[in-house]
Amino acid sequence: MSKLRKSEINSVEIARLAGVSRSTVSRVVNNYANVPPETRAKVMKVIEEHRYVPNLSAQVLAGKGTRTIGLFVIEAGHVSSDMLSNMLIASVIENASALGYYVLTHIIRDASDADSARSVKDIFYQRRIDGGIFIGAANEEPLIEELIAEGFKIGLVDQHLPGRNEPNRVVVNFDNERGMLLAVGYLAGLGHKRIGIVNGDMKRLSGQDKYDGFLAAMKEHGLPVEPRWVLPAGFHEEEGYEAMRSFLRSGEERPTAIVMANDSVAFGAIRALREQGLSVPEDLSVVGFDDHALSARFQPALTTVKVDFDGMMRQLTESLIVRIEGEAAGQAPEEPPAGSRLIVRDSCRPL
Amino acid sequence: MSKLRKSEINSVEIARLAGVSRSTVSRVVNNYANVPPETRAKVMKVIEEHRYVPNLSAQVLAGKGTRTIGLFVIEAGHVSSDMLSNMLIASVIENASALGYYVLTHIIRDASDADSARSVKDIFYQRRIDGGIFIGAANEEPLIEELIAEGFKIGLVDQHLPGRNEPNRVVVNFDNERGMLLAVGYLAGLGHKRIGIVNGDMKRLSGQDKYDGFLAAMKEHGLPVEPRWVLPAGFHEEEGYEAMRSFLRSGEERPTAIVMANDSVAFGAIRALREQGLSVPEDLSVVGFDDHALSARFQPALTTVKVDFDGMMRQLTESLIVRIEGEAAGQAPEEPPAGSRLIVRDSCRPL
DNA sequence: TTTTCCTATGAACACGCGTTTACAATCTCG
DNA sequence: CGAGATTGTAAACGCGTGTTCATAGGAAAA
Repeated sequence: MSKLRKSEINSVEIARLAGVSRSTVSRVVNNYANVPPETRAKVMKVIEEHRYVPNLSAQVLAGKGTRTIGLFVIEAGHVSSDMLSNMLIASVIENASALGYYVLTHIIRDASDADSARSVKDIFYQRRIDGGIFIGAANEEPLIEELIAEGFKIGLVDQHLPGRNEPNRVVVNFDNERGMLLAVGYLAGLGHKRIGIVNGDMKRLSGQDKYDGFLAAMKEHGLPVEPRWVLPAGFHEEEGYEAMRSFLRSGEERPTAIVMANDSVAFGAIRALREQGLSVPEDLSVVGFDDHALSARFQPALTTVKVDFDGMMRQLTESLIVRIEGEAAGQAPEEPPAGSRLIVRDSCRPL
Repeated sequence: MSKLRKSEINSVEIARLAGVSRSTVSRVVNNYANVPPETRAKVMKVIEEHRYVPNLSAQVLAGKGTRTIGLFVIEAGHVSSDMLSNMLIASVIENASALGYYVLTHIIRDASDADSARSVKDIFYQRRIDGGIFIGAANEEPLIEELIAEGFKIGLVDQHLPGRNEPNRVVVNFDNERGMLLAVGYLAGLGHKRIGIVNGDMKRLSGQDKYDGFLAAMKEHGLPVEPRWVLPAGFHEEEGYEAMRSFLRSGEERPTAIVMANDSVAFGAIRALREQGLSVPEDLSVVGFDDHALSARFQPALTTVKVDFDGMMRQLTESLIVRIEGEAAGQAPEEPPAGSRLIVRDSCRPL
């Protein structure tokens, strides 16, 4: 049935054609030292001629790794509309590819759902992937903790660093504090003193970090933090809209500038402002976060903190693969990616 | 080294614990008929208890498929910034997952590059994937033709249907003609008679199809096609910008409305218009194509033809998997996805 | 020359599962 | 009650590769 594929050349065949044993072919393929140059050349010639590639399944069965990492994208609702995670996916795939690894991507709606958890574990056990990267996972997600405990190498973003030394966990985070410092510093430089923040999801590390960064930055610039200008929201556009809307309805005095948990939230918040007849930056200066693909074309073009997502995912992917290959587990102190810089556009005005 | 993984339970162990032979375990796992209910129950109990999952590599080696499809994204330049292909990727992954298949994604810069071609072939031969889907491939790409000739099942988008009957090739296209009919029909309904088009890449089927659809639609509405209003461009924003810019510089008389090869091109063209002090829709009505993620938030919000990309990729993925599983190869006449509909926003005005 | 040691290579086994074949137990019908 | 048909189970083989182990041969050392 499926046997009508091409001649299916294997190492036995190569050995026969080269007039050596299969062991020797294996030694050549895997670059062993103790095979004399002429023998190696002879075997290589046959291999090239017949375009022989070892069967991965057989290699895995014989104890080699799969050279495959799983990429698990947890998307609550939002049917793959999230542009950011799409960017992260592409980044992981490209960086892994550069290191000779392939990526098996899996999209999950809810990591705590039993079926989803089962399907993730099946990928680890059934397909024997060498490691996994999770995007959008909650902190201390039980599924992930289990996997780590069971000996799998896991890469995580937006997570607290574990206190204990865990060779199976690789964590990389954005430098959110520094980003916030850039945003607040810029506004302060424009003369703003009354600065608010629309917060992200505080259950996520990035939400917490940004808020902490905001507080630190305000302190550094000697500005007071007004609790009424700290608006709880989340990371989605609708949450930004709702947060701003209810703030405006409260009749509370407005700040002159506001920093946002991310650009999506900024879009929502600006929409709410517009509905109340307010305009950006005339009535309120706004700084976003992430440099979303839309931000440059948004009206007004959004001034925002550009985060080096690609660099971060590269570091995560590379660190994970280093761990997988077991070279010097735990060295290289995981230097934080520098990355963040401010992109000035049209959503702020000097005071 | 890597042997410090969990107990590594296999079918031998299950057989021992259940007090049956390994063959019986296999028969239970694969749902064979000739195993009595009590034996099945007994074995299943042990399987559940020990969370046994068959090792895929061993299954593959024993002749089963990998239940994996390769997804090859060809991105000329544009470092994964293409939101459309990101959407398509997610769609393939989700639909394949629903059918029990996993997706190995690979990003290529240039399919005709020897190294890239080699890496693609390696994925097919080394990893024994059951089939592949190519996004962004040129028509009659040699690499793809080779793969099909070598017996692999390939799914394609935006390609001419082959005249001959090819069981290994699955092609799904958008109904671009119908989309153009919607766009032109809408403009005609608004009273426009002087309608132009900014063309896409005519080397791609979708470029050709859209132009053909435009011609047919104009004819259907009894409107003349002015060659000077047929602007050659491509599918990228910059090409739209350049096309519109050079048209405006030519001093040629303007149409009152123009349809675009896609939304990205529309963004570019509108930017060129704005630079010349022209505004949309006051000076020119514009209809886009694709309903790009940006279009709703663009200024002006873009009236566009929304294509059912997700439905299309679902059909492609499902058809490919049906082919892989060999059920009735070549039946089901590949009905074109209905999909296309017009999203009316603010970029057109009645004449 | 003899002994020792290394090098090159092939034979054999392990990996985990599907499948085929063979055999035993039960059942069916004459 | 016995011969054939059916069913449940076990043993054995093959899939393609990595790896260990044994050995033949030759070179270096004595």
